[in-house]
Amino acid sequence: MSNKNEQQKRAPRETTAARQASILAGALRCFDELGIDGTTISDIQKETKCSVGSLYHHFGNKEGIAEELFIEGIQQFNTGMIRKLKRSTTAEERVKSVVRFYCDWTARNRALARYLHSRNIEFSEEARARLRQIHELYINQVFQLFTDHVLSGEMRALPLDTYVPLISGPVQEFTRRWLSGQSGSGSSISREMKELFADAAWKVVKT
Amino acid sequence: MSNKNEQQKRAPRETTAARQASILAGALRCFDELGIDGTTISDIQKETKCSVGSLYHHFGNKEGIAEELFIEGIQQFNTGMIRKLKRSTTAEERVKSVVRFYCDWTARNRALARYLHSRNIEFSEEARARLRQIHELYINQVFQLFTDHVLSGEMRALPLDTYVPLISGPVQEFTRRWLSGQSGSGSSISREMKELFADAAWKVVKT
DNA sequence: GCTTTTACTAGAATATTATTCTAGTTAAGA
DNA sequence: TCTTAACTAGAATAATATTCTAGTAAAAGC
Repeated sequence: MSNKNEQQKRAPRETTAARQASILAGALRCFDELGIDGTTISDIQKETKCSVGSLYHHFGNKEGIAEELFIEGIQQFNTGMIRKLKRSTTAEERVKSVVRFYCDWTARNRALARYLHSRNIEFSEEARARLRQIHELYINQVFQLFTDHVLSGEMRALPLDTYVPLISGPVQEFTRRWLSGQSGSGSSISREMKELFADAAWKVVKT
Repeated sequence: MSNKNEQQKRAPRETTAARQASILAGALRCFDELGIDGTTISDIQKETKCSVGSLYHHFGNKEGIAEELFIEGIQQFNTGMIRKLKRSTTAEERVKSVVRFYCDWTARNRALARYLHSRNIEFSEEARARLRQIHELYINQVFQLFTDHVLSGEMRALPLDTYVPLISGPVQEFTRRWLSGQSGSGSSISREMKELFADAAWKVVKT
């Protein structure tokens, strides 16, 4: 096995992670203000004080920026959700926590939430593979928290691919509409609304 | 009031509506195969045997094509839904009809459904105004069918902006995932699934 | 500490794509 | 029948994304 073309890998510099994060933050500001299709590489450059060369060095192309931002957002959401769910113990509290966290996170991260809502598919095969893996991992963690409640009979046993739509579907659609009505950072979602959707979710999956 | 710059308006030719429809159909095929961001004007030209001049004459720009396709799709969906809902009479049947129609329409119009799911905001102010008006009209028609059931106590009285998320949110999220798993035109959504979501919707809004 | 190498920055050059412009054809409507 | 606006066509241009070349600077090995 000839080992030509060998090129030592080297760790990225200390400052790199922070720089990439700041580029993603700038890109998000652009997406939020100018729309995703509306923002150009040049817009992102101005917003982040970054050269084209650097942008392409870090992310490959424009789509790479969008993908990375999406993945980071999903991971931030997932991590928060898992942490939140682990704090409650009963089936009812856990189901309701899903809904409440969804509302709170959305209100606290509007631009990012808007971005996650607006983009879907359309990513490169590589990015979709990463997303699939992240999603699988997340779903496993969440389901692990709920299986006991299903086995004990507190929650209905349903096809696995229906729990997420049944529990999160309504809040998701509600927040989507809420976000597109809002532009700035006005009020948050009222307690009554949160509880309405939390109750509805529980009503559907409880036995 | 000086009336310069006057230019007689004239009705479009008979063939125009059909031509525009065929362009939209071709654009949809492109969007479905190449992705929305992935399709170029040149792709649409090849698919529709249309010159750039004609494309821009009919739709103004690329975004105009996307907007028109979106609006046509929404209207087709809304018309079908209203027609379907008028065929049932009881509160339960009507609520369940919403869910069933959602599934059936999605399975029958996959490419269009995928497109409607993937795009959101990002449209011109003019297109958003048109969409708002269409949506308002639709919501009024739907609510007119349901108010009696609320007044008679068969259905819960809830904030107006929660009915759509509560009833359609779950199927919507389910079909969105279903569509992104599917690419061609395989099987349809099983009767059991449809009924599961129909029952869930009814359970949430019934008194 | 010195050297080498690779991560990183920068922006000019190029390629790709969207849009506009100019010149016709064709059919509505007077 | 004539005029004119709707429509078609594609070349010319503008906007934008991406690549290329030339550096600078900090890891990692000596």
